[in-house]
Amino acid sequence: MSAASARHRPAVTVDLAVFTVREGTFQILLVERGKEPFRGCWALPGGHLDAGEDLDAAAARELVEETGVALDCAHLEQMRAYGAPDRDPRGRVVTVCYLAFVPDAAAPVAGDDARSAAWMPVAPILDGATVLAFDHGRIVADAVDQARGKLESTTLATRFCPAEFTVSELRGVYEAIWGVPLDQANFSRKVTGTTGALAPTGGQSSTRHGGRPAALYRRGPATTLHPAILRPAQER
Amino acid sequence: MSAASARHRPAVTVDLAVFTVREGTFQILLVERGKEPFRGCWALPGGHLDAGEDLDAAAARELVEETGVALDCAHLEQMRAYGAPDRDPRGRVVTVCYLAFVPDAAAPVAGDDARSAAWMPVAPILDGATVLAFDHGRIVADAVDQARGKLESTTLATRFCPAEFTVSELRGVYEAIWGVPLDQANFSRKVTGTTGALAPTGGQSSTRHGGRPAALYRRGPATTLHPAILRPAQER
DNA sequence: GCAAAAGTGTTAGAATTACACCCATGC
DNA sequence: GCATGGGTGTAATTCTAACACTTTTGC
Repeated sequence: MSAASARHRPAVTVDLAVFTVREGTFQILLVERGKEPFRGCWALPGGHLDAGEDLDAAAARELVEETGVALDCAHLEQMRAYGAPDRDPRGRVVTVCYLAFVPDAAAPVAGDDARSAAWMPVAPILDGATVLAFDHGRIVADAVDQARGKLESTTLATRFCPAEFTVSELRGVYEAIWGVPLDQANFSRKVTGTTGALAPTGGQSSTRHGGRPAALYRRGPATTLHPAILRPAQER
Repeated sequence: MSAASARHRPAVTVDLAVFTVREGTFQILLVERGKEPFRGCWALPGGHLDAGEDLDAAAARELVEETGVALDCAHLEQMRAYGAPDRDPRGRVVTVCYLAFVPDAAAPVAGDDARSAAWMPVAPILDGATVLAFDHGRIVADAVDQARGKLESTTLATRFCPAEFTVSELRGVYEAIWGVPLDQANFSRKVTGTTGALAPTGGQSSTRHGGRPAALYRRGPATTLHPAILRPAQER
């Protein structure tokens, strides 16, 4: 690890895969590129590392800039770095990609350089119907994979819910992200039975078109889920 | 994601956390630094990214240089990037850290810049008895954590074994890495019962000081373990 | 009342755990 | 023979999955 020799210096950027669940579908925040290359294409939000700024800090800054969500409502973690030499036609760029989970409330804001931003369902990106700029299609596929896996063993699905939510809303998050139906009764028992996962508020949900009102919960202190919720059958 | 503007260019390095199991203990490959800063301290092997080289390729190159193992015997995967602004006193360095699992056979080779290399048990690093250069102590802790978790749901433990091995040898790998004893009978049934995990060679192990000879196996095609082998009790 | 959604009961099957016991070898 | 380690048997317990049933609401 010899260090600051200037012989080869890629640019370093931080990109964000910001996910939410809206209208029952798993969606990701994308920005429309305002300049070449890939002008007019959709891409992941991101930007350069500032001098003296930690990677995590840069990701947090970008997240707030792009979504306006408060950091304590969201989950942010590093996923992995991408550094293929030809991934950016302008030159060598190594990007460190972060995964963010935010509640539906987050409104995307147009970037400072006049790009537009929008929530887009992940499905057409995964199946190739929507093509993203750079290697971002591949990055999104990796990020979706990682996000799906995280739901099994962590309580991070609650990050997609508002401050108070019902067990059914939480189950809806799992179903949207995994794309499979889950048994309501078993799901409910599992999440309410895991100590520290959910904290009952005592309140009841207002029922819309009939049906028994559901109990309301907040996120609990636990971050891991024991035992895990395994998604049925299909491979990783 | 505006790219090749030269405004702030950290150096990018690739570091390796190369693990093996030797003499019943979980060990990591370290190099002794030959120059300042941290001269004489132990550090992770690694180096700069070459021009036009992918991150994965750089990691693979370093692995072969440092251990001499053939790539197809080893497992190599990216772990995460570290980029705290003060992590290297010489200037801004972002490092992408890789995890490698190699069989005991791998002999560390002294680096080209006259550093010595050695296998060291991870325990004294985790408990703080051995202090590493830079933030490498923290990186090793993260890498050990990740490695321990990987054993639960993947067949990667076989990467620490020679080409042919017994179930007991494989169990020894788990016990060394997790630091807990496992039930021999149940472990054996689980790994031999998972289709595709192990392929019997038909051969038998030579028995050293008595005892029934054990069947020999090779790595099978499967990479994931279903159901997983959960380590007992203690938290992640 | 009736539909809809929440929550509880129940049961068969699978997995996990902790052992007891037999087998094959070196000495 | 006897110690040593490999492999199989088995029973208690827990987890999972599927589905029936009861409760509480809006209309």
